[in-house]
Amino acid sequence: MSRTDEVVNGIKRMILEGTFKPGDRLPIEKDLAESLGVSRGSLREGMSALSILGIVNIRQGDGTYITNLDAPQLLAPMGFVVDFQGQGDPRHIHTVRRLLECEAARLAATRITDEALAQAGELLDEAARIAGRSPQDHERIMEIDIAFHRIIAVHADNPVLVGLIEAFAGRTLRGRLWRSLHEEGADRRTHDEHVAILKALVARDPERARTRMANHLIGVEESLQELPDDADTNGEAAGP
Amino acid sequence: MSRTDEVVNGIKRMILEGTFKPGDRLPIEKDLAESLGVSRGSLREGMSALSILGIVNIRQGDGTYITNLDAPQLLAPMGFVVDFQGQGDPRHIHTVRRLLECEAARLAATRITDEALAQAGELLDEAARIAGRSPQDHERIMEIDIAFHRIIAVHADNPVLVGLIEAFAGRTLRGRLWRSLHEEGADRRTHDEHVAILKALVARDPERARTRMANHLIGVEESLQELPDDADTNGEAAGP
DNA sequence: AGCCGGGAAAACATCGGATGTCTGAACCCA
DNA sequence: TGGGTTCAGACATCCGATGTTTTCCCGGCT
Repeated sequence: MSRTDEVVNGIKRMILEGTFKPGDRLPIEKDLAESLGVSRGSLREGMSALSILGIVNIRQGDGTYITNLDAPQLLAPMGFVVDFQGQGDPRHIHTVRRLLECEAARLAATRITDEALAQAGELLDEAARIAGRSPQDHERIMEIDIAFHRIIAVHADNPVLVGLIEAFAGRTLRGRLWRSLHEEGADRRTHDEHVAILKALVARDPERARTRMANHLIGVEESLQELPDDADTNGEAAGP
Repeated sequence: MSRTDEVVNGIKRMILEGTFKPGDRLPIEKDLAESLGVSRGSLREGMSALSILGIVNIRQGDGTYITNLDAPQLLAPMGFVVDFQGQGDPRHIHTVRRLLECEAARLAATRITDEALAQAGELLDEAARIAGRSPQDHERIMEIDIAFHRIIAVHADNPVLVGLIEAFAGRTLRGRLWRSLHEEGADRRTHDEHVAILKALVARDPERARTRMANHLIGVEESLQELPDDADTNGEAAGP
């Protein structure tokens, strides 16, 4: 096992044993390196990995802190999987996404709060208003789409499910889908489907909510299959 | 954005653009650091993170290679989530696991090969033989359990689904479940449920397979709920 | 001709130190 | 007492040196 793995597993073990708790500030690099028996450079490699995994939060000039360790945060790096795996064949990913979001809709139907339902309704109203105007703000519509699905996911009351949905239905996948959808004027159909989902949620009907969500996502999947292969190079170009 | 993130995103971008393909050997650290405009140390921090994420494979004395980038490999580090999140409350994780495995069983019913069915049957036979002996090899039984579920997952023909199931139903979670299960002599019930699942798969009946799997996992969940909170007695609160 | 072992070279692994930069808080002055 | 300033702490980055592992070539042996 490399020194880096030693560091990662060491910190992981200490967290599991309760030595460090979420929100805690870790000892300074020098002391931590000493207590793990590695040099500061090796320690930093390990800490960097932990930081990318979302387990610790490193703040320059301040210190290193354990994150809250909640599922969405820890599942965030899974976006890599979506980017890489979805390259040639997004169908597998979307199959899983449909499975997850359908279950979320089913669970949310009995657990969602009235406030959340009102909020979701306002989002759809705003989407309807934007759709009526001539220069449609597609960026905003996409945000509303994501926010709507997020509300449902959150109110399934299962942080693990939320984390997975966030990772699988994040901006990357949506962005690729969007062009194919809005070009055909499918905004309207998408909006109608969203309304149907909301209606089922308001009725607190789990099976209806699940079915409406399934119908919605199957529609998205079919739009996806039509276009062959969209290789777009979006640069999250790093600065200087 | 820190240099480390620059490295991670830089490599990620190059992979997505096709500069590097799975299995490719990357340039040596010195050249790669130069082309990314960072020092070798910073590059190594980033590469270490990529290695832990399962995106590259670093072999000392040889070089750094892009992995095959398949879903199971990329989803492996998600075991962290199970370990941390499942600490106090494994129910959320197990709910997701049940969702995933039920879908896998449903899909596998129509896709599984005769060879795989035969293999699964042999596993269950072996489990039955072990259960009959007096000094029961629980370690081997657990391996068989994992292998049985894995066969089903793999034959759902969805690598993303396989990756998620591997992460959520791995050794860590099973290990915690095991004590509560085998102490009550529930091996027999588990085995019977496995046989029922296999029977449904042999019949190529998706809904029956799904239901049998659901029944099996609900049983596991109930065993889980019975024991209140397994506070392991580890008392090494090491305070430096 | 084919096989095998040794050694050189390549490449990563690890380390220690030096310097830059940012943050937070104590401190000083009005 | 309030506000600005300074200072110590901590991470970020880079550099150079040395150890370790693997690969691969080359010479000798069968």
